[in-house]
Amino acid sequence: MSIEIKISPNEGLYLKEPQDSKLGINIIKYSILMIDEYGFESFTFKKLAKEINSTEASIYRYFENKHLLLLFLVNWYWEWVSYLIEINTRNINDPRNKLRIIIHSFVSASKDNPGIVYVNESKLHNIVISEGMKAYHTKEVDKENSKGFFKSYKDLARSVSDVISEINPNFKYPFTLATNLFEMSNNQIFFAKHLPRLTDISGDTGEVNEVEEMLNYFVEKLLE
Amino acid sequence: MSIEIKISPNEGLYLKEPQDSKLGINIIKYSILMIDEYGFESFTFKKLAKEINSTEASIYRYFENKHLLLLFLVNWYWEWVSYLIEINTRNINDPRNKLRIIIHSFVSASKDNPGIVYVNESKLHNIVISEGMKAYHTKEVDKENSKGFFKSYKDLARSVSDVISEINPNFKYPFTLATNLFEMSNNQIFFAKHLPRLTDISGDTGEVNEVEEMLNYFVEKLLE
DNA sequence: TTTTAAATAATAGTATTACTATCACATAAA
DNA sequence: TTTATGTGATAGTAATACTATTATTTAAAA
Repeated sequence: MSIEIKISPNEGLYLKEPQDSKLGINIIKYSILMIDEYGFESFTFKKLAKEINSTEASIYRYFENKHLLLLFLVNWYWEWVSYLIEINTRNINDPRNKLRIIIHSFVSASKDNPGIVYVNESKLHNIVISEGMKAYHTKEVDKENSKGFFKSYKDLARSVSDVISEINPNFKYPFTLATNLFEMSNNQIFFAKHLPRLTDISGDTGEVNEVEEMLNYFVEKLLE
Repeated sequence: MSIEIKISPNEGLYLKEPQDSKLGINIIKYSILMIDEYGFESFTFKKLAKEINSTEASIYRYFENKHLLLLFLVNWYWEWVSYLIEINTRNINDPRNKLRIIIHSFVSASKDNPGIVYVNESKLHNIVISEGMKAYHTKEVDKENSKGFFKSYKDLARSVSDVISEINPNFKYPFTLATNLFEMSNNQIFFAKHLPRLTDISGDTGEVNEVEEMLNYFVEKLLE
């Protein structure tokens, strides 16, 4: 017996649910591998089609364009992190403890989790670090936001901000701190890998542990 | 009499110094206006050429491609912020005071500064907020970093981190805090404008002042 | 088991993007 | 006044980002 989890981002992101067919699952699986390997700009539906022995036109039946595919993947990641946070903090009452677990959940998410067969969570995390912000830094952000394409991230931010407010109800910036934990974590991991002069994270001991420690330190200082 | 400032990003970013000719200056001026208005992805050299009554081929004599043009603009911005910080903190000795001025300098940079005629600093700031991270979130970041294309940002981060270390020599993350001040500022301004559920910045009183206050609050808490 | 519907593959085609190359002309420095 | 140098005009190419059409396979319904 195995328990199946299905993570379902907003329906408007795709033309046809990719997680329900062989081809759709291949699109998800190999787009993650290819975006991670070659980067988002040089990733194309044509190359993906070739990789999975399909055609461009077939992929276009699932996703309108590669931007929406990226947004789908990033949403999938946010949903997955939300799921991890939920199960990891279940039955934990102390909010400080909760926030520590939250931080561990998203920083180490890719390291110590089984997950879903067709999603390489570790590579998806790399994509979120390297390309994630491109999912919302576009001229269409307002239109897409009104369609609910960022709901997953907003829900996640809200649940983290609730914990922050529980720790210190007088703290004026719970949402900012919540989103900044995510953005800062991704940024500093990226810097440690590519622009080390911009960070104190060395990457030697495994940047992930260092980042986790750092985020906990920041949180402690800010909420004391 | 007027004093002329010339801001000069790394030479490798362009094929021919754009600030030395009419056409080059037009490229800078109108690329800022057009990227701000239409966004980076739908900005092309062809459209720019049309706008300034020149040709694609002529623009390519200045910049290899639009990515390097963006990197040039972002570098220009960093150099400009560095310059502002330098003149604004001159003769200030107290490092806490210095850091406040630094924060004011880059958050309000575009608001209260004369600057250089062919650069609309306010719109350039918008570009840095909306598109800036695309300048380094690419697969070529390591190669470009080795050519010194990010030196301006690194120097800026170093000078801010020095002030942070002066305030509290025991603080373990001066570089991380320095870069996070920039990234967080840009991010939260972007969120306030487009994804308000992700931030506590309202944008009502002018998000810039709110952000400045918030950054000062964070710094105070973290360095006390 | 056959009919029918749905999904995919194969192929072709278009507009735009991201360039490169060549040549002619204007302008300005030697 | 020669000679660079910069710019414009024009053309062309390969790749990208799609759309459309038809044929074929696969799966569900009768």
